[in-house]
Amino acid sequence: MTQQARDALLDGLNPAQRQAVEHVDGPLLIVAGPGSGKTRVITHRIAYLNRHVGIGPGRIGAVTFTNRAAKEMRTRLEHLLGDRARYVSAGTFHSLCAQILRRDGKAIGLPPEFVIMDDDDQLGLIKRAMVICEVDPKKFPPRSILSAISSAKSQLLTPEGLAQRATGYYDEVVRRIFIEYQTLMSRSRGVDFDDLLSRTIELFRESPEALAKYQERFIHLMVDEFQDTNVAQYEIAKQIAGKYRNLAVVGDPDQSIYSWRNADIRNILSFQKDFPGTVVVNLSQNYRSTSNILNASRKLISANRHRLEQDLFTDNEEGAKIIIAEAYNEDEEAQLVLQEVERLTREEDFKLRDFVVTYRVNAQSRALEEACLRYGVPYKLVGGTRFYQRREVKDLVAYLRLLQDPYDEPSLIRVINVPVRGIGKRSIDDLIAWAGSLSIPAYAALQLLAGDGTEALDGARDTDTSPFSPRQRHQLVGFLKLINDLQACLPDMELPELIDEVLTRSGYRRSLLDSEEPDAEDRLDNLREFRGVSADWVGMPSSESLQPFLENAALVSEQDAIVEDEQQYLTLITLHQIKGLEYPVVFITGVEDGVLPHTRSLDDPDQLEEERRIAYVGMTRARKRLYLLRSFRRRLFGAPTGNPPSRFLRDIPEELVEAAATRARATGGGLRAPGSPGATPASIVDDGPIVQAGPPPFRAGDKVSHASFGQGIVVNCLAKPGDYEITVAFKGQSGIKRLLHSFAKLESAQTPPSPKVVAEPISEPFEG
DNA sequence: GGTTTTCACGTTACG
DNA sequence: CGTGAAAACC
Repeated sequence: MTQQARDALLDGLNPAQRQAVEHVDGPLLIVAGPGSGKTRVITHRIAYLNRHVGIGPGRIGAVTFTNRAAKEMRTRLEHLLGDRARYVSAGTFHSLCAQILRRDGKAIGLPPEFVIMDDDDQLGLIKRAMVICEVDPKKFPPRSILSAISSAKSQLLTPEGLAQRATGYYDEVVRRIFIEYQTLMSRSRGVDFDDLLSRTIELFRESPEALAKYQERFIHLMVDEFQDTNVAQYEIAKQIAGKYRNLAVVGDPDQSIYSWRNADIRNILSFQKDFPGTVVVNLSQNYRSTSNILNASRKLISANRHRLEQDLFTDNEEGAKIIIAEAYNEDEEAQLVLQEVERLTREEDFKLRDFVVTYRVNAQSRALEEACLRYGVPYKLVGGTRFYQRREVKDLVAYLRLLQDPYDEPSLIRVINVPVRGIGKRSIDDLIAWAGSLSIPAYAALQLLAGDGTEALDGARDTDTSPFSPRQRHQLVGFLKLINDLQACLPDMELPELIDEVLTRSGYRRSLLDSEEPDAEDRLDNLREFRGVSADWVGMPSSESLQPFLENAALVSEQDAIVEDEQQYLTLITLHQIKGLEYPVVFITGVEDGVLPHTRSLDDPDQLEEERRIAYVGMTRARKRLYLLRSFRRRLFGAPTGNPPSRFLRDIPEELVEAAATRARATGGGLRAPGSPGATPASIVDDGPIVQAGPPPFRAGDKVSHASFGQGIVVNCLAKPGDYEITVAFKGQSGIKRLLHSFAKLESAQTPPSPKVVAEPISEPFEG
């Protein structure tokens, strides 16, 4: 690498960033504040390692929090390394471990065809384990048992280890279920996400050869979002870096928001002890936010008692003040957001994709979605029920998993009666019990049943031990035949074809088509989409593609697929998921005691500190503008509640805040600056004058078109203070929508009856 | 065994 | 309020 090339790589970096890039020998801890260019530092460091130090890209490992971050990293690396970027191993701990175990798991008795179990599978096994242990699920909710087990596992505790720490009856219950759960899990050759980690550690412990292999494989290892790693993950990093000690971790303790998922912030503290001679680099300059936003965020987070002070600063301009506003209820809160979005897109140079609306709990998205629909604003809801989590998708995946590995018991149980085929709870329980008594998997028991069954059905002879009536047996054998027949298709079909075959032969598609349920149509759409995803694996028989396809489905969440596209839409996302992203304009809604901080955290100081970090993460996403909204009343679980303003608001210095309340009074309730035009919220009862916005722009029967909803016919045009609410019946999927005239860009689809009005429908609603 | 009704419950979510 | 799972019913 020439000196010039090296300079180019370091060009534009501040001294601390430079130091982090250039320190390539030995352990490194980077404490990176928000917006400090941490991603840039990581990618440049990798490029530097490769091009300047000469480490092959295949021997550099980068562990990220999400697959999305890994993908992003690879994209950035391509600019620096070109083709070589492909060889950098970037992924999550889980994907890394899955690969290691597929390859070398045999050394600890793990068959390469193990199945990765997700939360639902886990819960199912927990419930069954509880039945076996005779534990009442009413007294011990399966979910909390599961989280206790998962917590133990991610701290690398075995049931025995748990017993030693046991403090009471509850731990004993957990211990017993834990043991049973692991038995059930291994019987179906399953591995949960915690096992992926702990079994990798086990492999490294049992097989020095395997450990040595991966120590050589990853001469350099980097871990991003280190504050959100758990004990097991850190252990893996320590093992792999055990030989060369080239471990670089990057994190920000103030952004640790996953302790409830067993992330252990102590990892950061123990790092320097575990790796003596660690070089610590602080990235303190913020390149993202205005100084107002950064200073407000710093003030907020400095109220936390347990933390290390970071001297964050920025050279960015002061920028607009932070706007804090109160709405009457959550609908109005959403309306304020949308009005402000509308105003900023109109008056300033913001595009829809520059905005994000973020909130503490998913339930808050509803009001926002409705407001978006009303305003005709396209939006993207991030999260919610994830694609692979949808029932129909999981059903189909279960079928496919069953074809790949018929001993996958959770999958078998999931679909044995889906669609209903006369195998009820009783039969399933009997089957499991019978298989258990023979110490064989349920699928093997079915085969046994089929083998003996034909005679028994014909000759009414019943010499075997199975507990089934002829009818039950018939149904069960029928299901077995379905699976076996489908399995026979594997070598001859490509994946999409196979999926069609599964849906048809199983009767799944038929049952959805015949279904009366209103969402049956959506389900079919989802299945179609799923088949679409499988089209990436064409060109080989599904006997080969099924395994990698399912692995991908288990390890990759749909969150990875988002953003990227050029589409203009408003993003709705939770505060947890927004970590790592940035937007020019950020709205945080529900800044109330009880929501942010959440009710469940109010009485625990540690949890309250985490809530504060959540708020901090949200605020520091903003580059130019930050809005903190709350509402006076909020419907939670149907019951209306009134939450006081968030205690966090008191930590934000007044001089950084726009006096929104005063302004709101002066202008009749909106967020706009005094004197600037904008629509008055219809539902705010205030003493501002009611202004009507000119003559009705449309009449019932007018044909109109809308950028996202297409063509439609106006059904009604209702006067609102300062605006018109237009009800339109759109063609196709969109259906009936109520849109506000001032914002929805409705265009007349035919020669307008009064061109004056229609030609300029949006810009100045007050000029009537 | 399948369908309907009632009931309880409700934070955040990476892989 | 909305959902999913257990209980009650057919």
